[in-house]
Formats: sequence, structure tokens, C-alpha cells
Amino acid sequence: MRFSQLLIPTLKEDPAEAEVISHKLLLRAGFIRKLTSGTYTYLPLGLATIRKVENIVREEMNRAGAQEILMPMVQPASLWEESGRWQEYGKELLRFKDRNQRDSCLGPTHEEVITDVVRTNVHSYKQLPLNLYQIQTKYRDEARPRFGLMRGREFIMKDAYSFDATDKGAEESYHRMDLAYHRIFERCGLRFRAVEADSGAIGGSFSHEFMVLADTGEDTIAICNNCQYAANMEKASCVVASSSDAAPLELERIETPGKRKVNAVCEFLDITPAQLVKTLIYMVKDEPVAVLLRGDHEVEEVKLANVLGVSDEDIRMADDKEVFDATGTPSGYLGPIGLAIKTIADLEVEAMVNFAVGANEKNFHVLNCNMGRDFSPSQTGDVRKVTAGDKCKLCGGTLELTKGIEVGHIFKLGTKYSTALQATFPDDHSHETPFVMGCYGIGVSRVVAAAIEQNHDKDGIIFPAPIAPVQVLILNLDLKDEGITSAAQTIYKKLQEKGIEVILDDRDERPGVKFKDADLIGIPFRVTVGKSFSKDGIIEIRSRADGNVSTITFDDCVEEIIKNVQNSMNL
RNA sequence: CGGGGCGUGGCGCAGCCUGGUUAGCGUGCCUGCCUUGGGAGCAGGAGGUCGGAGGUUCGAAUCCUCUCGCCCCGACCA
Repeated sequence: MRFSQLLIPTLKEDPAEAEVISHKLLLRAGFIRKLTSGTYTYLPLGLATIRKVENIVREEMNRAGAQEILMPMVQPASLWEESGRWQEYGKELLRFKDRNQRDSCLGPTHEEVITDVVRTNVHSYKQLPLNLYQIQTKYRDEARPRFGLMRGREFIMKDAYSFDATDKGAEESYHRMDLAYHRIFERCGLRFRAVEADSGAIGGSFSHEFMVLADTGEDTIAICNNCQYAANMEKASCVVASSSDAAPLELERIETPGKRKVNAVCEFLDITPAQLVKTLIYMVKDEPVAVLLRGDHEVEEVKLANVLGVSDEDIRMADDKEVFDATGTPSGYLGPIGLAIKTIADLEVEAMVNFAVGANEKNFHVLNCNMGRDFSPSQTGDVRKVTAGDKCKLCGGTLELTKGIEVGHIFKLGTKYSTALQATFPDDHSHETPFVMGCYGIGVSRVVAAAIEQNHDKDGIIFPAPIAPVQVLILNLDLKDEGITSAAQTIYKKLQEKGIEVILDDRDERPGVKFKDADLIGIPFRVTVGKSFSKDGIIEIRSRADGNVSTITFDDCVEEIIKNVQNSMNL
């Protein structure tokens, strides 16, 4: 491919609409262009990168025994009514009517369709296990699309679905996908972690997210510095930190005029937030529930929802009026003693001794409170966010918090959809049995954004070679010099003959322009044919990743380039 | 959905508050000369009707109303 003929509209300046680095660079490097909020056209380089990721995904899915199919994007409401999700899914499901006034939607995911395919075509346990996947554009009508390819309304996704006869079989399928996902992201050249994830209302402990580590990630994950434990904040737990041998002291009521916030109360009482228990009121499906938490801890609402056995959409903080209506006390002075509503105590509270709490009376707090003696919560549970420095529950190591971008999620579904859609098969005793399912997603377009978030410098993108649009960019620095031009073309042709993907920058531009664009678009190897060739017959090969330059004679350069490319692809 | 910001040649911006002849700057684009190892220089040129609609006015990019679109924050922290 010749640069002069490719549509690579690079920009000198950051477009005003872009905030995060991957979005800016994808636009500046001419990889994508926006059509409307959250939808993008992939230009030649952008699409080439997408295809690279797709092919790695495809190879590893096939290797893991999955079969590629392609399902319709437009789906009938009737299927979604069968699963119950026509009601449940909410506004992200883009709905419309076709010409016959049939309710339809654009597929945000394909559990319904795949389950229908399997229930009508798989009729024996002998056909199991089965794993089917597709790579396709998904549509989710996001409340707030943002950050370019990071969170679009339209995005390219690989979604796989496994069907097993037994729970044990489903776990094996899950494990195979776990391995495949590790291979995929390793081959993409990304630094990532598989983390335990919240599995939500569907239940089960089988859910892992694959997080590309990058400061700009939207998710926070906890990682043990000593063992393999890693979890999304929504799931992460740790060893209870508080411990004290102190003997319980007498309760002491103390006036704390105007002190409502944890910090103000602690300063006034000359204690640390770790010696105070705060009482938060949540509305759980319109019922007030008190949550007791150490003063310096924060509620993890997903964990709280799980402890309460409800969806995290069913809980929210109460407002001041609701707090007063529920407790008769203005917020800021609440405490567990004598509190008449349902109360959840965090595990940490159970371990604390002689802590301060609100007195359930304006301008008063109570010292030396102890759980069990002074109050008994309706329930205890792990409802707090872990913090950096907490101890790992597996090995006692120290947890660190870091940011990640979720690029993959594997999930054991169980029989939720197969039961709802009556997808069953006869087992070896002719009992109709629902398939045990798993689903496994990879955000292909998001992988590209995440790769850039993780791999860039001030000059542009630094693609891991396996997902770069091409591996080599040859710069012809002087089109008028016949020797240079002919050498550049010879290298170009020889590389193509050897199956190396290469772009020849044959534009009538000054060298500076070509160097800048080369850095911007992030091709792993830049081959420069210029002055040093016409003078000394020397070709330069520069690695985008580390900036190292090797100089080599024209005769040896093709072999050297191929060697470099091959090394870079075997990460 | 709540809050904030922004829509002016391809891109980045100024002008608007305090309405007034042909709407400006940088960059990009085209032509020519010149230059050629990190986004050169000079000269000439094309390209916008100021997101859209309505209104106020002798006169609107500028003021008012409505509307469409885009971006950011939030939709957890007593």
C-alpha cells in the first residue's frame, strides 16, 4: 500500500471533541471519524487494526474448539419477551417497529438468538459441549457514550456462548475460555489482569473480567502484591483489619454541636475515623435500611446489593428527608443504638471495640459503643470497598488498587436463558434437561482503544506489533532522487513478496512531515531511505517501541527487517 | 435523566458582552518558485453566511425565543 493513495487523514492538532488519549490519537492518526455520538467510521488503518485483533480472537477461539457463526443484528421482540428481557433491559435496548409494525430491536447481545438456534437444532447430549461465537457489530443505546471507541453506542464485539449438559461440563467450558482469553490478550501484546468480577443477580462465582491496565481505565481493581488474587472493586474483599484487645468501656453520651461529617466529629472528639462507625441510610426498593461502616470506609453498593439479595439498581442513598422520616433524626447524628429500622453492619464493625457513633439525637454522639452489647444489627456482611493497603484474604499480602479497562468478560450463565426459552435436550435417560450455558465477550473495538491508552507517547501511538495495522512503514525521503526512490520501492516489493505488511510513504512531502506522521500512526518499524543511502548505501530501521535505530546496508536490510518483524510478533 | 460547556471554511480558534460597509487569524488545501533527515520559506489562490427555525431592529455571527447537535461532570459516599 502506498501512503499517497491511502485515506490517512492525519491531523496536526487534537480535535476539540476528544478528551482521552486514545480518542485523540485515533482521530489525529486518521484511524476513525465520528458519524454521530458514539458511532464511528473505521478508516483503512483503523479497520486494519480491528481486523488484526479479530483474527487473533478468531484463531484462539477456534483453537479452543469454538465454532464461528454470524447471527442477525435485528431481532424480534418476541424472543426477548420469552426471556423477560424485553421488559428488563431498559433504554439501552434500541427498539423499533418494522414495516409490519412488529416490535424489533438491534442486538446488544445475543443470548436469546443463540439459545433459539440451539434449542431448535441441538437434540442430543451427544452433540454437547458446543461453543458458538460470532464477531459482529453490537448496538447499545448508551446513556452517555464517551471517549471515542472506549464506550460507543455501536461497537465490535466477539460474543461466544457455550452449551453443556452438566454444570461440571459448563465449568470446563468456562475454564477453556479463561485460557483462550489469556492467550488472546497476551498475543495482542497487552498488559492485563484477569480479575474476579461481580456476577450480579444471575449468581454463581464464575465471572472474570479481563482488564487492560491503564491509568485512564474506568474500573478500579484490587490486586494482591503477593499472590494471584485480583478482583474488581465491585467484588473485591479483604481480611478484616480492625482488632483490639481493649476491654469494653462504659457508653458515654457527648455533645457534638453542629458536628455532622465524619471528619468534623472525629476532630472534635480527638479520635480517628477508624474509631468511629458511621450510619448510612439506603433506600432499598423504597424501604430504609441502615448500613454501619467504619468511619474511613466507603460502601461498595454492588456488594451491599448482593448482601441484601437485590439488584444494585434497587438501592440508593436516602436523601435528608428520607433519613429523617425513617429515623426521626437529622443526618449526621445517626447511630445504631435503638435504631428501629433494618440494619446491616459491615464485617469490620463487628471487630471494632469502643467506637463512636451518632446518638440518634441532634448535636449528640456516643462514645465506647460496642456491637453485640449495645446493639445487634439485623445482618452482618462485607459491604465496604477495599482500600489500598488492606490485606489479601488469600495470602495476607497487601492489596493495591489500580485502574483497568474492561476488554473481556467471561461468565457462567447456568440455565437462566435455557430455562426461560425452554431450550432443553434429552439426557442419557431421556430426561428433558436445560442446557447449562456460559457467555464470553470481548470488546474488539475497545481492545484497540485500550491498547492505545496503554501504549503511546507524546508523539503518538506505539502499537504492539501483533495488532498494528501493518508492521513496516518505509519512508522515501526524496522522491526526486532516483537512487533513493528505486531502493525504497525495491525494499517495498521484496517485503511484500515475503508476506510482510508494509506501507510505502511515497508522498511528495518533506522529511519532517513523514517522520511526524510515522510516529503518530505508530507502525512498529520505520525504514528510512534517504541521504545516508545515497551517500553510504545505508538504510535505517527504527523501532517505534524503543526508538532504537539500526543501520544496515541495502543488501542486508530486507532480511534484517523481516527478522525484526518476526521477533516483535512473538511476544 | 440532572448540571455545565460548546456549535463561526477540513482542523484549531478570535469576533458576540457594548448589533453597523467585502466575517478574521493560525493550520490544512490548490498553483508557482525555492527547499529537502523531525510538521521549512516566499508569492498567488480557492473555500465559510456564522448548527437550524422564528422573532426584535433601518440593519443580526452579535440581542430574544424555540429547536437540533456535540463534549464534559454527575446520576455512590450523612
